[in-house]
Amino acid sequence: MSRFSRLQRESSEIYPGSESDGYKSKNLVTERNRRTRIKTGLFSLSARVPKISKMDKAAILGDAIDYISELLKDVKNLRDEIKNAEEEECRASNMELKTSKLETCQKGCMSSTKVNQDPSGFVKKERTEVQLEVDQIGKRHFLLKFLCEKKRGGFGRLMETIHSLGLQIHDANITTFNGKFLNILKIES
Amino acid sequence: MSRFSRLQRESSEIYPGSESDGYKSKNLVTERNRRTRIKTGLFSLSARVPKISKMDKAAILGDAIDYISELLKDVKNLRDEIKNAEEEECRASNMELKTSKLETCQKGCMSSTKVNQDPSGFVKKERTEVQLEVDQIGKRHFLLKFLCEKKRGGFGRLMETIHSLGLQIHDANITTFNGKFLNILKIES
DNA sequence: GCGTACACGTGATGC
DNA sequence: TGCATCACGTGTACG
Repeated sequence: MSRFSRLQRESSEIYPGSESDGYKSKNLVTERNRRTRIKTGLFSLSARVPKISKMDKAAILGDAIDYISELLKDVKNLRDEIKNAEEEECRASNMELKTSKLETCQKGCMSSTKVNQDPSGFVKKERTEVQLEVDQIGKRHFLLKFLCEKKRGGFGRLMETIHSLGLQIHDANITTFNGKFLNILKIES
Repeated sequence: MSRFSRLQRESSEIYPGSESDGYKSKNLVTERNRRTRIKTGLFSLSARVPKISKMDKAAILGDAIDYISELLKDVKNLRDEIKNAEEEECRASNMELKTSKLETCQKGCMSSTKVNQDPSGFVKKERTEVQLEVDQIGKRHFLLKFLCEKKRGGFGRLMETIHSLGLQIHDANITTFNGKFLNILKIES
């Protein structure tokens, strides 16, 4: 009996839903839709994957997995790159400053008989606070960091003093801020 | 005829492979393997996707697609970030140097009556080649690039000269190489 | 019971 | 011809 009915259906229901309408057609159409959804999703997924070995379902999935792994690796590499760059930059900018703090010492800033050219004409010989640090960076090379009040001509006199001591300036970096005067010099004895 | 044979098969082959062994069993097993592969791939794919809405096949595919889009967006953002950082850094480092080339001019390097302290005691007053460039970078601010032969005390005298002209040095960058002497100064009139 | 998702076996198709 | 893949309809289990 079931054989017959089945045979019937197979022969008469080439397109389902003609005779016994709500029999299995509901499941049939939903299943069709489901398959369509899966198919569409798989196709859409393969469209986003650049490297496609084959158009198989399994191959698409494998390629998608590989692609995701590759993307994750890229993200990781880029993150590392940014991190390294930032670290390097930070290290470079702090290289001289973070090694050690400038020591504070009291020292007469005036090393010669020259006097300050004050607008009032008043001669000042005041003692000035100076921060100084010397690091030896080679057999005959030193790094000198020097922070003092900004004074006209003071820099030239510093140079003269250094030269008079038989020292030679290789590189110099001078900047002024807040009326201060910061030198970082590489000198050779 | 086909109907009959089909009926035959359907009734006798409840478990495939009992009677006509290699009939469809090959296709059956390969199909099983294929389904297993697809299933495994889909499962493996879902394992790599962090955001899972449902465990549906279609949902897995959709989530995977979204995840790939998200990863691509991340990669793009990171690339842009790196690119911007590099551009900024490059611009900052080339800001002063790329404006124009140093002009070459002939000029007496000695600006005062002081003489060179030669080991032989011989007084030299030779003319030296000097490359000089001045750029105005503000209303009262200038950028001075200065390249000359290295001479002891020359730098101090340059400072004195600048000061004597009523100019004020804000920042200075000095380096020596090949017996040359390169200054880049930011000065204010 | 109803809707949904799945696995299954099978016919069809392409190489 | 085999071999691999696919779509299809169906049975079935779960909520």
